[in-house]
Amino acid sequence: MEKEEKTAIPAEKLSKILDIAQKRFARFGLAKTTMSDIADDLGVSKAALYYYFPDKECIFKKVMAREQGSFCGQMQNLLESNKKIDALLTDYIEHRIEYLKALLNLGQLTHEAFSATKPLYASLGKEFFEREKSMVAKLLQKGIDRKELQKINVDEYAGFFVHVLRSLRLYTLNLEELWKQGNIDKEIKKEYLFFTKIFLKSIEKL
Amino acid sequence: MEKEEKTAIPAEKLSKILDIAQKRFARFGLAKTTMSDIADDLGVSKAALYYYFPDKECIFKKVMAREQGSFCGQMQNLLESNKKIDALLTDYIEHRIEYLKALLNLGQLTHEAFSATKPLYASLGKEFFEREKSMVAKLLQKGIDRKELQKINVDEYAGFFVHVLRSLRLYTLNLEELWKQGNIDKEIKKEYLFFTKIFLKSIEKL
DNA sequence: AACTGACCTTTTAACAAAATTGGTCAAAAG
DNA sequence: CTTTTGACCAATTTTGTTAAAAGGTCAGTT
Repeated sequence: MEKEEKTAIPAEKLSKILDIAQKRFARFGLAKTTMSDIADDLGVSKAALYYYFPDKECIFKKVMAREQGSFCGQMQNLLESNKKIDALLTDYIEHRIEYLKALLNLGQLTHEAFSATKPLYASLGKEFFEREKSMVAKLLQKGIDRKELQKINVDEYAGFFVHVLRSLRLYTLNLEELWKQGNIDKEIKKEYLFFTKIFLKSIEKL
Repeated sequence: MEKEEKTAIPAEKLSKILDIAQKRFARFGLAKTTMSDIADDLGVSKAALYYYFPDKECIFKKVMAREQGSFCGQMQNLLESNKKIDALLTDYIEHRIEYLKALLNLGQLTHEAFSATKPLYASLGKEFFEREKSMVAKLLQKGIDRKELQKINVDEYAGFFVHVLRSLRLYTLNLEELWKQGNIDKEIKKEYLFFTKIFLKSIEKL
């Protein structure tokens, strides 16, 4: 299933391709962006793309990964900051929403298109889930070390926390009405914050 | 949109029809159960069914309502019991899972079929959501009156509680793997209980 | 090594034909 | 007057077919 590029792609050329591909993906989504489209925008032939990438999905994943990398970088900064646990969690939510917005933009604008691409998102999400969980776990561990939180099983709690966020997100993303209103991210953020409040209260040191 | 039956249906005949219809729905789901199927099982003609019910969806809804009524009855008993708030909530989860199992049975066995029926479930769920929310609200209010819980906005908290359960449920119901293993309800129950634990801790009186 | 145009194969789109099924109705049965 | 029926209609779903489009490969050019 997994293919790998034959050659190490020059960084400059890579980012150029990803930039142009990302614009197409943002406008038309994965399905309605053809390799010819990207190639044309780049001013090269379709075959040239296949010289650098094994398939279309690989380009899409690379674009996603770039966005993901940016988010993880911000999380790394958070982990190195001196903020208190409640600030850490709300900042995390803030970054998470920004990341979500980037993915949504990158996905497509319509609700139907999102539903169609869902399987791919799911497969990408699976890998990412573990990463996010471990970041949240570190965050919680920090709270414990600082005596701000009770001694809990950080892996279990982090896993559940991320799981609930995902469930809330996917449910809301399936509500067609909110897509049309165009404020899905606002709604999701509100739910995220409410849950975070509850979650935090339940594990705070008394 | 809403049609109403012309005549008051004799209770005995009604339950007979619902019983037979329910068996079909349980085996094949709403879409793949035809009116002729039900009529044949009943030993009458299709037109006879339409003498009692305006349309197929109405039969399905009646079957659902019967199940829902049973659940709401149990909740009523809970509200009149003397158990402590944590027992109330876990009992609620217990009944909720049983109700879910009934609906699943009533729905169909395959994952794909569930996705197809989703719109109808969604519309039914919308009405039910408010009812469930108000029941949970009463439950929480009981906890407050007994000084077991902090003074919170019961409507807000009940709404969010039910919303999270629904999100968790729908996410898990979309995991094809779990359907095949056949222990979806176990998995959902586990998540329900974990969330309930957190939720309760966050609003317990110290 | 970087790239192209022609080529192959698989997916998707579009459309029509056929079959199924939800729903109606006048008339019959009791 | 209540209940049931078989024939009938309209709308939806299913199926099959065909043409276009798009993903992906490759021998060969620059």
